[in-house]
Amino acid sequence: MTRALTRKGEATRARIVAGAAAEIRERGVDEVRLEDVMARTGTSKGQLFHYFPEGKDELLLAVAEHEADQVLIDQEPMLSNLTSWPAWLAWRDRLVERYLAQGMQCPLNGLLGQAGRRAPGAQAVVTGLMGRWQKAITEGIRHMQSTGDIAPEVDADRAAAALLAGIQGGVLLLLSTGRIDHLEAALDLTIDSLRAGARAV
Amino acid sequence: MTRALTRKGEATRARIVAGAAAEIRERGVDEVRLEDVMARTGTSKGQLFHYFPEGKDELLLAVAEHEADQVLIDQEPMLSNLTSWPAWLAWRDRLVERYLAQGMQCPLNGLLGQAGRRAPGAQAVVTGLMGRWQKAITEGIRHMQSTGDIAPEVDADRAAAALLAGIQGGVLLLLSTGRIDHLEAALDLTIDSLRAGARAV
DNA sequence: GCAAAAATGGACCTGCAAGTCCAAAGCTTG
DNA sequence: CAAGCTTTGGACTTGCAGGTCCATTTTTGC
Repeated sequence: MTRALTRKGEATRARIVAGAAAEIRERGVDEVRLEDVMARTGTSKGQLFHYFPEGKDELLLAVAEHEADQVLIDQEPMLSNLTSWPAWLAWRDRLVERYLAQGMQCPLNGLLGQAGRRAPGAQAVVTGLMGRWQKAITEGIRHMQSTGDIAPEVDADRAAAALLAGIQGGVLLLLSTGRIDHLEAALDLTIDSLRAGARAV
Repeated sequence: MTRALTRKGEATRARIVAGAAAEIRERGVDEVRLEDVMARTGTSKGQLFHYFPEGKDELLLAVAEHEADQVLIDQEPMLSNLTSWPAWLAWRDRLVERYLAQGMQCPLNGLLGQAGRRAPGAQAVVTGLMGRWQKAITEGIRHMQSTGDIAPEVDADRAAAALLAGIQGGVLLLLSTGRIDHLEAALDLTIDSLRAGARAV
C-alpha cells in the first residue's frame, strides 16, 4: 500500500527531509514553520502535503528517523569495532569532536520533548536508537572481555547502560551549558573504570 | 521598580506558577495553553497578564525557576550531607525513587528544548541548576576525601561532572524509554568507582 | 505519441491561541 | 468614608501557521 514514487519524487522527498532536519537543528523544532522548510528546500506547500499527507507530524517523524540513523552513522566505523583500547579511544575522540563541532545544535533534543509527545512513533524512534547504541557498546565490552582486556565479572549490559547514560547526559549538559567537560569526564572516567576492571581481578 | 503586590496578589501569582508547572509536567510544554492554566488555577486572562505582563514567555520562565528549585529541594537533606557511604546510598535511593515515581513526566525536559530557545533566561536557569547540583556533589566528594574514604588523587570536579552527566543521561533515558535501568547503572557504577579509588592507592 | 499517474505551484480557507482592553469589584489607608 | 491603588472577569481582536484544493506541468509506460 506504499504509494508510488518516481526517482524524482524520492529525491524531492529526501531533499525535504534533509532540509527540515537542518532547519530544526539550527533553529529548534518549535521555531520551524512549514514555510521555512519550503523556502530552504525550494518546494511548495502542495509538495509537502503530497509527500507527507498527514502533514507536519508525519514530516517530523521522518526527520526523527533520519536524524536517529545519522547519529549512529557518524560514529562509524569506530562504534562497531571497539576491539582494542586504542579503538575505544578513537571512538571517544570521535564523539567529543562531533558534538563539539555540533555545539548547541541538537538533533535529538527536539525529538524528545517535542515530537516525543506529538507523534507516538517518535518515542519509538528514540527508544530504537538508544537500543541499537547500547547494543553496540555492549558488544564492544563483550569483545574486550573475550580478549581479557576487561574482567569477565563485569556486567556488560549494565556497564553499557551506564556509559550510554553518561554520554546522553554529557550531550545534554553540552546543550544546556555549552561546555564539553561533562561529556569528556563521563567518557573518560567510565572507560577508565572498565580498564581498571581488568587489573582488579 | 518591582510592581506592588499585596499578599493576596502574591498568593494568586504563586498559584498560577504552581498550576502551570503541574500542567506542563503532565502534558508537556507545547500542549499547554493559557486557557488550561486558567482553568486549572481558577484565574482569568486578565490576571495572567496582570502578573506576567510579558505574557507566556515570562510565565514559562517563572515556571522554569520554580521547577529548578524543586529539583534540588527534593534531594535534600541527602544532597547536602554526602558525608558517609550510607549517606551516598540514601541519596542514590532518593533519586531513583523520585524519578521512578515521576515516571515520564519531566520538569526539565520542557525547559531545555522548548523554553531554552524561547526565553534567553531559561538557558541561564538550567545552567544555574546544573552548577548548583554539581557543586553539591563536588563538596560531597571533597568531604569523603577529607575522611579518607575517597582517594585524594581523585579529581573531585571531574568526578562530579561525570556523575552529574550519568544522572542526567539516566533521567533522559527514563524519559525516552520508560526504564530506570540506566539511571541505576550510572549511579551505582560511578559511585562504586569512587569507592574503589580509596583501595586503589 | 498518447493516456494515466505523479509532481508541482500557489491561492485560499480556517481555527485557534496569544494578546488587548476596559469596566467592575475589593482592599487599605489617611 | 472616600480616593486611589490592586485585583479580577471576560468580551473582543489579531496574526499566523497548518491544512485544503485544484489547475498546470512533467514523467512514465505501453
